[in-house]
Amino acid sequence: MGDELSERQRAILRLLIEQYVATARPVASDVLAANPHLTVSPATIRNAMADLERAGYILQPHTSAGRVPSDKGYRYFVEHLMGTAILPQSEQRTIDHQFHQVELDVEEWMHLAASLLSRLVHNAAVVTTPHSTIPRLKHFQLLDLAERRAMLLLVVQDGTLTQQLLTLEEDWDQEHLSALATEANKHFHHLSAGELAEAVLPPDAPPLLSRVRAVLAGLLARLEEPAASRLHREGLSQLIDQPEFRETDRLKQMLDLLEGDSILLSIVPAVQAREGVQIIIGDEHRSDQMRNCSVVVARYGLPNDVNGVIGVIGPTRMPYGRAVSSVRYLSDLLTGLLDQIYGANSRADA
Amino acid sequence: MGDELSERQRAILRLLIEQYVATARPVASDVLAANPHLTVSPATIRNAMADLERAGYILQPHTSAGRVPSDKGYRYFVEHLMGTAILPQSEQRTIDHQFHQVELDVEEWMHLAASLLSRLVHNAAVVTTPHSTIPRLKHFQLLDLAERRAMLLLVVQDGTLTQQLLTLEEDWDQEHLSALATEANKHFHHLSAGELAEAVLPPDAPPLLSRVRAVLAGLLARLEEPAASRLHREGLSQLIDQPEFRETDRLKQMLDLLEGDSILLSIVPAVQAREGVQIIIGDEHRSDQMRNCSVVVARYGLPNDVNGVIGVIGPTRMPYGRAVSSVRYLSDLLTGLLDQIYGANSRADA
DNA sequence: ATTAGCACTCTCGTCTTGAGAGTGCTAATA
DNA sequence: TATTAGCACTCTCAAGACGAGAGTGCTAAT
Repeated sequence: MGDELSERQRAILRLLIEQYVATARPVASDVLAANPHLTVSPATIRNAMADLERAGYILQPHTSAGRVPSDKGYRYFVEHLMGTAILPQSEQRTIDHQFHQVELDVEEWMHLAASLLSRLVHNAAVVTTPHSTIPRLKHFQLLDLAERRAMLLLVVQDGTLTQQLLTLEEDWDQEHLSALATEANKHFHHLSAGELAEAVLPPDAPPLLSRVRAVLAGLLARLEEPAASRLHREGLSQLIDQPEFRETDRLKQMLDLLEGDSILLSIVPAVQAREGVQIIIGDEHRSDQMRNCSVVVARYGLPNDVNGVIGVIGPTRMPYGRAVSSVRYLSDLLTGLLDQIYGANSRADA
Repeated sequence: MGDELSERQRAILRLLIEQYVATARPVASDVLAANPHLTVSPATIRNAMADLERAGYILQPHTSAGRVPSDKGYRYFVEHLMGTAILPQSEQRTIDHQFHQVELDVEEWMHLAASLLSRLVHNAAVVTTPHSTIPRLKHFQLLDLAERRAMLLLVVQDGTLTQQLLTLEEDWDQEHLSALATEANKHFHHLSAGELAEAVLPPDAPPLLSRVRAVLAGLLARLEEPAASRLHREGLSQLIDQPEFRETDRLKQMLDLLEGDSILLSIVPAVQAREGVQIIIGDEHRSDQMRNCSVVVARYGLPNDVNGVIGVIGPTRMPYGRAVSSVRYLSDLLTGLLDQIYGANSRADA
């Protein structure tokens, strides 16, 4: 079980994976032999392939078929063979251009990032809207709606917008609501859910204020959960073209996965903990439901502050090089954008 | 081509459609004959079916197959045969219950409505977030972010929340921003995009104010377009179980349809114009892309004010009765919820 | 250590075939 | 006249047969 592969074996594994990723068909020895980078005969390649199979890097679907990479093979590939791919300059420029064209709006950015990513890699893309781990109140406002109905508007330090409708005990007009909000904003500014719950209110404060405080604390607390991330999905239709989803049940599995937030969000914490682009291949997933797909994903944003996750999800047969370079480029780009907005602020706070 | 179908033909057409909707297989004459509601022999039914086919209500996939409803057949069914279905009390209660459990939050309601609808009808569901045709400014706020970066926050009369990042010419601190916003809110309150663009500013107003006015007008104008509706999709995975989507290309077509907003939103104006639940079957659609699906859809909300659209989309083989009753119940429910919030307000304005 | 040659295995598309499904028609019946 | 039993006919579909082709592993030669 030694991990020492000969130079030739490594070359063969690399070419085999590249070939398989491109064509989705088992790769035969003479196809590889036709490759100008390999100057040996099909027979030699067959011997090497037999070794690779014994070592678990490739598989044979059936006797008279070529070989197919195993999850272990892909792992070896991304670790030792593919090098550090970089997105071509021309594509970088196209992407930059598209971001310049769009409005200055975080949601738009996320949407664009997801959509670009899915098209770059020809797989589904997922992006979470950025938010900080300990959301702090930036501003809130109370808006009169109908009699005894008000809208409580909450702006979080990380840019998140939330609203909540309130039924009031008594009738308040807009002027009084605004006054109350303006005053309270001074006290509540920059507090987290926990701090808010403990904040001291002036003794003469109206009962509405403590009610508002409770609701605000509740909203902030809900935003602390990782499940609060808004998920942008894109490029489902890219997946359907993949031959691995020809059988409808595999596709259904995938759809279920993408429709429910839970499984996707389960990988978010792991990603946020580490730096750089992460790759999870097939059976390396915890969830059975993801056993036959791969995920290439990275955190973006400010390390211990407002950040999110961007990634690609698709079958294990994935252009890992391209996926990694695309995810890396886009996550860096988003980080830059967020830094422009929140960077100075957070540095000032520190 | 007379539309007069005999009583028996109507009965046969009705049973055939019900049967086909349930099983998705061509319906044979003796299957219908086995139905206790029909006391005639298979041969008689065959004669009637031949008539129905000549008249275009049903089709025969091939010689030795049973019959399948045509789009015209479905149209006749929904118009004359299915009656006015009502959602069972028990299900109504379950739905009410779920809405009571959820927070007072419009987005949550829409999400819940879409999710419930898709499960009720076992098809994909689509709900647009409610908004008014002429959005009017309710409130805005300017929030300091980093140096020379501010967030412009816009609350529309219909509850829509929008934000836009601004790069400022000079540094403003939060206090001055708030003061400017508070003052300007008085002037801008309840204005539409058009009115806002023409609003007179005090002569001593800082240049930032006219900048803000322009941005606000732009945001409001963008919200006037029907494409501004936020679309909640749900239940894609319900579709994949439908036998009509066994062939991947049909499914792909459907996915493309649901992923792009454009085609879906194209039906929104038509729906908003009319009252009640509307049904569009197969080739009645304008867009080729929708030729083999049906849509059951209704407007909800306040007629000429804040409203949206809720509907089901799926193959033409759809349980129309159930779809109509579900859409009707949910649209009425949403209307009621919105009326509680905006109803009094809008009546006061009128 | 590499490779040519070859026998062997397994898949896949095509073809055949027969059973079964469901019809339309005809002639008998109420 | 409307209905129905009976039956021949058509077409689909699943199962089996079969051969071509793909790709291998092994052996013996280089």
